[in-house]
Amino acid sequence: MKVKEIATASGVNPDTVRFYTREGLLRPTRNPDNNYQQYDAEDLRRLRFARKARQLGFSLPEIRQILEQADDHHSPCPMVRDVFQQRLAEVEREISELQKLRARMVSALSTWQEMPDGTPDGHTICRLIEHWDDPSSSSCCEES
Amino acid sequence: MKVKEIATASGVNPDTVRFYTREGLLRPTRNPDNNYQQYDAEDLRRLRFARKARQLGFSLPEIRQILEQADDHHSPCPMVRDVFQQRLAEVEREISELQKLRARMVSALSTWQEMPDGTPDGHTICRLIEHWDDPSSSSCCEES
DNA sequence: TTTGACCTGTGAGTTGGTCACAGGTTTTAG
DNA sequence: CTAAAACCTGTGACCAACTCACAGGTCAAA
Repeated sequence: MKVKEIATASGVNPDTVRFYTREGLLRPTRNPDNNYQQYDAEDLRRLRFARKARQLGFSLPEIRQILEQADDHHSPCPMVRDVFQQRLAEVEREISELQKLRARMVSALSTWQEMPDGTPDGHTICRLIEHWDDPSSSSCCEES
Repeated sequence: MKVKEIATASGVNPDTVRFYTREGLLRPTRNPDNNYQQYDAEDLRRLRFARKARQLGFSLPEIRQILEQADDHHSPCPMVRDVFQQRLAEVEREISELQKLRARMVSALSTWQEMPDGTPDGHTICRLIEHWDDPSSSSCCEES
């Protein structure tokens, strides 16, 4: 398979295939006639795997590590489970952050209904944002 | 105020102050004696404003635009309300995407409980991820 | 006076691709 | 048979919003 073919087969941009190849996630051979990259079914599996793993939030270095473990005939799955658990925790943290943000935005919007627009007067730029209550600047969640 | 002072006063990295200055969000004067940047109370307001706006998801170009409108003695607030509404919609979309992802991850984890780890055998790299059900690759949400 | 903290501008690194460019190859159509 | 279109190659720039490193200049306290 040539670049465009494997790209189409996995639904990615050909440049992404080249990028992953540069990054060592795919290891095509070369056609000695024309120096073209030659991908096989194994590369296609690796590429599809990589794309799925990306959707799950794995980073490229993590994916490379998994693929290398698979190359060494170690089972990468326990590691996958570990990183996956961590990702799940992260996703849940992101959700809760966004929900907090959303709540603040909604409450700000309703507060703003009662506020005049106010042309900047040298002391304020825009009351709407200056009166935004910023929880992260108050003394709550310091980490050591 | 010098760079470190305004940075400390607003709780940001001095390099961020320099960066915002390069980007035109802050307009300090120069001390002719030593060529140091001199920030005033207005710059501090702008910087605090910019940081709050960043937390709300405004981009630097958007923030610059707001600040420029304020400079021109137009009230930037109606614009802020507009962009803010858009951001709120985006945040809500992000939340729902992440919640979908979370649901899939949780269900994957429970499915994986019943799956063997399986050393890679040339046909699969890691069943855990290869058997991940990818909704975006199935024929559902094509856009024209 | 020397040391350390600060200042300056410039440039590179981060992440995960995407795009542009110049030149070589292969396929397709006329 | 030939010309054009489509593809290949490597290299390098670009996106956001910083952050860090570096070399050299300035300034305050001991």
